[in-house]
Amino acid sequence: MQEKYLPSEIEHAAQARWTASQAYRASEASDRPKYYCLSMFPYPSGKLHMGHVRNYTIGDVLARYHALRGFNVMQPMGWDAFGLPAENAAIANNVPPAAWTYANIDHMRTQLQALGLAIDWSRELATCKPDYYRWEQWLFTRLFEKGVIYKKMATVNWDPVDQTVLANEQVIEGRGWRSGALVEKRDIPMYFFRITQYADELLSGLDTLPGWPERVKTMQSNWIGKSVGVRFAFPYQHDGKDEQLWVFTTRADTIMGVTFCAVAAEHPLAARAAESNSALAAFIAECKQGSVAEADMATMEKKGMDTGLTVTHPLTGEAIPVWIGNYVLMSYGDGAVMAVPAHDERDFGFAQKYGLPIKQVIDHVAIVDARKALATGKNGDQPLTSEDIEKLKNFLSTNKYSTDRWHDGYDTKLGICINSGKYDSLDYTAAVDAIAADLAALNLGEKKTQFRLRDWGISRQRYWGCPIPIIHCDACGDVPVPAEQLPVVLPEDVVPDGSGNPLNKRADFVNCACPKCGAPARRETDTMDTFVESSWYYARYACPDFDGGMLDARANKWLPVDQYIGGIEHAILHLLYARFFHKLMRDEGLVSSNEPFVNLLTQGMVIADTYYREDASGKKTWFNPADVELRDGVATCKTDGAPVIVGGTEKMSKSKNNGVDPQALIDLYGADTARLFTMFAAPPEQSLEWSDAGVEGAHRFLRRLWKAGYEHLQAGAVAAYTGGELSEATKTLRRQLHQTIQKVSDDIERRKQFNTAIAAVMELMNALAKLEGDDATTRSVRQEVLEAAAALLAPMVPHVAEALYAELRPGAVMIWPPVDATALVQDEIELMLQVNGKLRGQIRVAVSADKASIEAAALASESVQKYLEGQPPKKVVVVPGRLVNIVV
RNA sequence: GCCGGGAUGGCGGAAUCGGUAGACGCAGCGGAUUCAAAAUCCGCCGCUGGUAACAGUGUGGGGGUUCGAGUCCCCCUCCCGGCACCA
Repeated sequence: MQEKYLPSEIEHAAQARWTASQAYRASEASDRPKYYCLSMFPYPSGKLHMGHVRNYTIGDVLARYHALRGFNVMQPMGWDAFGLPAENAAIANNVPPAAWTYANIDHMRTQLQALGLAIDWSRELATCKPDYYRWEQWLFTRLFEKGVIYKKMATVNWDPVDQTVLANEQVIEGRGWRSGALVEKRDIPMYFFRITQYADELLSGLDTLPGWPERVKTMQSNWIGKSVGVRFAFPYQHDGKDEQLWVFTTRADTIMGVTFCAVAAEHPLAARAAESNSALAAFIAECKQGSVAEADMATMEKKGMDTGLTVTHPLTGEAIPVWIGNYVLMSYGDGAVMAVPAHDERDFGFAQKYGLPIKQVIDHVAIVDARKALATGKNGDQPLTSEDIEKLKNFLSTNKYSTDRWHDGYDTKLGICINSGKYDSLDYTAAVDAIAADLAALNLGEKKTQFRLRDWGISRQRYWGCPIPIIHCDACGDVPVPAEQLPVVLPEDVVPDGSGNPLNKRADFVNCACPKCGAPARRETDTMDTFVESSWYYARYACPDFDGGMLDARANKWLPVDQYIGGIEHAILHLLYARFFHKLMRDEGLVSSNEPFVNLLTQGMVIADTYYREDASGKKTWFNPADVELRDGVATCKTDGAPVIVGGTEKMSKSKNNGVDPQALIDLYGADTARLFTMFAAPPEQSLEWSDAGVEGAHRFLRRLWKAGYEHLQAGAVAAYTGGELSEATKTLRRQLHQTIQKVSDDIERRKQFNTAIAAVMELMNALAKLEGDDATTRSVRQEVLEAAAALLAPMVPHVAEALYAELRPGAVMIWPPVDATALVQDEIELMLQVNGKLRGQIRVAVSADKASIEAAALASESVQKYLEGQPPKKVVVVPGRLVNIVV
C-alpha cells in the first residue's frame, strides 16, 4: 500500500477498472429489484459547473448506496442539447450551433467521467440528434391528429430593429438586449399543447406523490390554480344589436360592488372604441409596448383609459363604464374583468388613481354583528349594558371602511354581503350560489371551474430546435408529416445572425411537396420549445437504441423513475411538463404508469457572487468570479485591472457568467475531494454558496483516512472483530461504530442529508485515532471500523473508498456493513437536569431506571438542591432518555 | 406584484417527534515537531462580566403558546427561486 494518498493515481485506476468491467451497465435481465436513479440532464453549455457537480454527485451517492444495498441500479446520462445559448454562441463566434454543441458535449462528457459517476454510458443520448427528436416529431403528429395539439394566435416579444422574436430573458427593461430597441408585443400563430385538458389530473395526481417535497407540490398546485367561480356577461347594445361582454370572477359575491369593467388593449371592444378616438388608439398602441412577461405586467404602473362605452350590470341594470387597463391580459380568460374596487386591491388602486367610485358590499361578520347588536340593543338574548354600547361604538368607529387607503382584509372571503339588496347578510358561499342562480336564470352566466394554467405554446421562431413536423399546403392547410417521412432533419451547417430564423432562408428545407395532394408546399420553420425534449428523455433512457418506435417494452421495466434529482428552479415548468407528457405517452399506450417520478429531490442552487460593467446604453457585461480579484472590498478584473461592479449573489448561470469551473478543483485535489466537499458543505435541498475555503478540509480528511488505513495495515490486515471480551475503550468505539452505521444509512436513505452522514464518519475516525493498543482484539476492532468507514464513505468518495477497502480485504466484494445490535447496548445514560427550563447539571442513571427513581435521583443531586433552597418543587417533568425539568 | 422557500458563532453548517444550541468542517489563537518553513500532531475557540468556580445573555426583529421554543402560532424586515420564450 502506498503511504501517500495519491488521488489522481487512485482515481485513474478505479475509473479504468470500472470502464473495463462495464461496472455500471444496467441490465434488464437482473432479478434484483430495480432502482432507476436519474439526475436532470445538463444543457451542454461548454464546461461543467458546480451545480452539475452537486446534482450528479447527489444522484451518484443515492445510486451507489442502492447498488451496495443490492439493487439493480440504472443511472443514465444525456444532453439537453437544443437551446438558445448555442445560437448566441454562433452569433458571437460565427460557428454553427451544431458544431459548438457537439464540441461542448465531448468536453463535458470527459469532465463528467472524471467525476467517477456510476453512469451507464451506453444509454447516452443527445436531444439534438435525429434518432431522438424523430420520435418527438412522431408523437407531435399523433397528438395533432388527436386534437391534443392545435394552432392559435399568441403574443410574443418583437424586436422591431433586429426583426426577431425575443425570449423574455432577452428583454432587458423593455428593450431588446442586442438592438436596445423598445420591444413590442406582436401576435403570431403558434401550436399549443392542450395541457389544460389534463389540468384536473395533473392536480389530483399530486396527491399520489408522497415522495415529492411538499413545497413543490404546493407550487404546482398554485400554478394549476383551480378556482371555482362564475363566468357571466354584461349586456350592451352596438349598432342596434345585442352584444355581451363576458368576464370571469371568483368573487361573484361582490358583484353588487362593480363600478366599472376593464378590458385588455387587444379586446375587440377596445378596438371598436378606438376607431373614433385617437387618444384611445394612442393608449392602445402604448399598451402594446413592453415585454409579455407576467412579472413585468404585474409590476408595471397600472394605467387605464375610459372607452366612453358602457355596458349594463346584469343584476342592477346600472350603466357600467368600460375602461381599457394595461394590466388586463387578453390571453387569460375572456380578456376582460369586472372591477370591484372596494374588495380587490388592484381595482382599488386603479379606482383611486382615476377617481372611480368605490362601493363597499362586504363587511366582517364581527362588524355586522356589532351593528345589529347596537340596532336591537341586544347581544343575542342579553340586553346591552352602557359599557357594551360604548365598546361596540368604539369597535365600529375604529373599523370603519376607508376609501382613503387599502386595508388588509378588505378582500376577505370570510365576510358577509351588505349594500347588496336581496343578497344582504349572505356569506360568501350562499351569495355566490344565489347570484350564479340569478345570472343563470337570465341566461347571462353560470358557475364555472377555471384554471390559471394556460395551454402550452411550443412554437419557437428559432433555428436550433426540433423542427415542428407540419407542412403548409395552400389547398390542404396544415398537414402533419407522415411517419414514413420522419424525421424532419434540421440542417446542421447553419450559422444564425440574430435576425430571425435562418431556416426561412433555406429553400432546401422550406420547399417540399404536400403529403396529401402532392402540390408544392412549404415546411413549417418554427421549432419546438426545448421543454418538449426534456419532457420525455427519462423514458427514452430505457431504450435509447430502439429504432422501431418512441419506446419499447423496456420502458415499463424501468419506469417510473425511483429517484429524480434536480434544481429547485425546475419545480414548476419542467416537472409539470414532464408529468403532462407522461400522461400523453400513457394515453398513447407507450407507458403504463401515471406519474414519471416517484421520489423527487430538489437540490438547492449553487450560488455565487456576480460582477459586471455597464456601458452607456445600460448594457451589462458579466465577469466570471475566477477573473475577478477582490481586495479591500474593491473588485477588479484580473485581465485589465479596472474595477467591476459587485452584483448580488445569484444562481450560477450562463447569463450572469458566475459559474465556477470545478475542473481546477478536480485537477488539484481529485474528484473525491470535489465530491466530498460538495456533499459536506450544505444539505442537498439548501442553496450552497460557493467558496473555495473548506475544500482543503475535505482533502485533509481523505488524507487522514488513508493514513489511518496505512498505519493499521503496516502490521498486516486482520479479520474484523466478531466476538470476545472487550475493553471499555473498544466497547465504546464499537458502540459508536454501529451507531454511525445506523445514522449514515438513515441519513442517506430516508433523510437524504449527506453532510451529517459525512460528519458522523469524521467523528468515528476522530474516535478511532484516539484508540490506543496493538493487541489482537484492538486490532480486530480497528479493522472492523476501517472496513466499515470505507464502505460508508463509498457512495460519496468511491475511488478512495474502493482502494482502501481493497487493501483491507483483498479480493473481497464491498458490502454495506450490517448493524450489530449487541454493540449498541448501553447500561447507563446521562440525563440533563433543568431548573425552570435552565440547564443546571446532569446525572447518570441506569437505562432501566423508572420515572420515580429518576425523579428522586434528580432532586437529590447537588446541582438541583442548590436551586431548591429547601422548598418543595412545584412540578417535575421527566422526559425518559433526555432530561428532568424541575419547576420551583 | 403574485406563488414557494430561507435567515443559527468570524464563515459553511448541526440540533431527525417541542427536550443539553453551536456536532462536523473552515478560519483564527496557543503549543509540539523542524536549522527554518510547509505538512502533521495536541489544545483553545458564541458574546459579556469574572484570575477562576461561575453568572448573565444568545438562533433576522417584535409579540404569543408551553414546565421547556432554533423548532409551534401571529405580525414585520431582508435574502433567494419561479412567474409560462434561459435551461
